[in-house]
Amino acid sequence: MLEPDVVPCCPPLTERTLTAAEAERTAAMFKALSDPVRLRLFSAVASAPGGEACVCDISDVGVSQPTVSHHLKKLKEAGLLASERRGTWVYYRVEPSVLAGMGRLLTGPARV
Amino acid sequence: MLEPDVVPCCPPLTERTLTAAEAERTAAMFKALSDPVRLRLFSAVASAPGGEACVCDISDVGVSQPTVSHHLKKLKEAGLLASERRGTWVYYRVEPSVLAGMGRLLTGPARV
DNA sequence: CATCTATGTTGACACACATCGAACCAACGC
DNA sequence: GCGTTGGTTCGATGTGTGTCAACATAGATG
Repeated sequence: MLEPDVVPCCPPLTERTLTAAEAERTAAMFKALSDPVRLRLFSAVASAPGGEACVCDISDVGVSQPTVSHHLKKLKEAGLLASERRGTWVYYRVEPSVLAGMGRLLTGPARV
Repeated sequence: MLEPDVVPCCPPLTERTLTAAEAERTAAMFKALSDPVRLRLFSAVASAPGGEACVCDISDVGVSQPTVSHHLKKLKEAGLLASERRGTWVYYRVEPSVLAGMGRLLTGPARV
């Protein structure tokens, strides 16, 4: 059976025409991943062991460090990442349920 | 004149850090869906019977008709939609493989 | 405790791109 | 011809991106 509590936002795109409000929320999530730098940062965090990574480990994406910080902030505002300071370093980790929800938007109900 | 590849673009975001080229291609697809109007248009086409819809059936999204045309063009350029003229009307339909590919990016290997 | 250094974040600004609509154009059916 | 459907061009406005500088926090060092 499917887990019904991991549906944060909207029905699959193939189910029906989204309402304006649904489209707004869904577009905001896609927008967070619509930048190459953010995608690289996100995949770096998502693929890191333990699902979390220090900023110092992932900031080699071709832009300056403040720019990295700006992009990480956008990913955090979109609810895709969470940050935590431990001592000198700041660690980011993914929010798995949001990722699953977005996947369901595209592929329809889970086919587990 | 350019025809977008339908081959699998990139590994899942959780597998490893994307390369710059992979991130560019992936970001372009997400960007196409990062606009509320485009999402509504896309979901309208994707949910239409037969997977295709006439522009006249889906152009009620709150913006002018030229704007609808603009957004449909972007979705087409991103490889998410294909268009075909049949007599008076132009029909749009989805590219299912691209949708599945994007879902795989988010959720990992397919669970079919 | 005071100070210095390393790590990240925030603010301000320039630059580029995206978005939108008015007007115009092309294809089709009558 | 004429009306309808949909696409294109163009310009104005808005939004995003990136860098520099300044600031905040944690740890080390004397």
